[in-house]
Amino acid sequence: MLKLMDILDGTSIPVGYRMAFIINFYREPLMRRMERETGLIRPELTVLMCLNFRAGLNARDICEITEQPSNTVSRAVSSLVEKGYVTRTRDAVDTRRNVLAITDAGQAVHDRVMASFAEAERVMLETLEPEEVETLTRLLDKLARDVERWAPGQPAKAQGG
Amino acid sequence: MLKLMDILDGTSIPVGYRMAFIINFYREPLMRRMERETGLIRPELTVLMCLNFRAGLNARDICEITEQPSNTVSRAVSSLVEKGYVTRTRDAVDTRRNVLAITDAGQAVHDRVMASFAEAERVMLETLEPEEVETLTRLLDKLARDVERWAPGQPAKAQGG
DNA sequence: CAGATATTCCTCCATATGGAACTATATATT
DNA sequence: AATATATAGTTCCATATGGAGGAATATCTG
Repeated sequence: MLKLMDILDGTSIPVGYRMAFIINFYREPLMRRMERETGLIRPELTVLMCLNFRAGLNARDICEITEQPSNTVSRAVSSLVEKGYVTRTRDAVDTRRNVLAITDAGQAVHDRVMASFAEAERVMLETLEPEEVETLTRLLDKLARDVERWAPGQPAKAQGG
Repeated sequence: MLKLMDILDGTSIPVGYRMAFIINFYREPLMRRMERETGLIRPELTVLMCLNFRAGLNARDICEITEQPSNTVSRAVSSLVEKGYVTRTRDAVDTRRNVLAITDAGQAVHDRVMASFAEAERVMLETLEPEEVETLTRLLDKLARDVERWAPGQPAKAQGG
C-alpha cells in the first residue's frame, strides 16, 4: 500500500521531511497518551519542563525560553496552578511578576511523563547501532545549536516533547 | 540567556527533543510563509503532494496515505478545488468516489512551495559536511522506515513539510 | 429482489492555540 | 512630581483541526 514514506523518497527535502515524519509518529501519540493519562496538554508540559530545570521563573521568562506566545503560557500556568502542579506567588518587589515553582505533585507528574517519553525514544532507537545513535545525536545537536543562523528570530509553535 | 536548548541538554530524550526542536524551527516558519504567500495551509499542501506524486487518487486514498482524518482531507480538497488547484470529478463507475487530480496552477504552486522548502533545508544543512548530511539522511531513513514497529497503528497529526 | 452492511464524503461541534488588545504596575524623562 | 513609555499577565476573538455522526451510494446476503 502506498504510504507517506514512498512519497518522501522523491522529494527535494529528504532531511526535513523525514524528521517531520518521525516526529509526527513519535511526539503526537505520546502527547495524546499524556493528555489521556495525566490531563496535561503540551504547553503545560513545556512549563513544567522549564520549572523542573529552574525554579523561580515567571511567565515572561518561560515565554522567552520557549518562544511561545504569552497567552499560551498564561493559560498553561493558570491550569497548572489549578491542578496543584505549580505555585504562583506575587513578587514583593515587582508586583507585576508572578514567581512560579513546581510542586511535589508537579514534579512527580513531570517525572512520570518524561520517563514514558524516554522509554518511547529507547524503543524507537532500537533499530540503530549504539554508535549510530551517538552519531545521530551529535548531528542533531549540531543542527539545533545552529538554529539562530538558519531560523533567525523565528518564533515556533508546538513545543515540548 | 537561557534557551530551550540548554534545557534539552539534560533531558532523557536527547534525540526526540532535538528533532522536535529542529522541526519546530524548520517547519513552522515555512508553513507560515507558505500560508502568507500562497494562501495554502498544511493539509492542502499534503493533498497537493499526494496528487503530485500520483494523480487519480480520491480523498479516501489520501486519508490512508497520510493517516489524516477524513474531514481534514475533505476540507482541504474542497478548498483546493475552489482555488483551482485540484479538479474533482465523480467516478462514473462508483459515484461515491470523487477522483482528484492536480491542475497546472496547482502543480505550479506546489513546485514553488517545495522549492522554497528545499532552499530552507539547504541553508539548514550548510553547517554539516557533505558526508555528515549523507549519514544523517541514512539514519533518519532507517528510523522512518521502521515506524510501524515503534509506532504501530498510531495516527498522526500535523503532516506535511 | 429486499434488507443489511460497507464505504465515501461531508457537516456539526468541541478544543487547542495564536494575534491583538486591554489592565495593572514599574520605570524613564522632563 | 507629572507624564510617557515599557513590561507582566490576562482576556477576547479568530482559526485550524480532530471526533462523532449523518447522508448518499454501493455491495453483500438471504
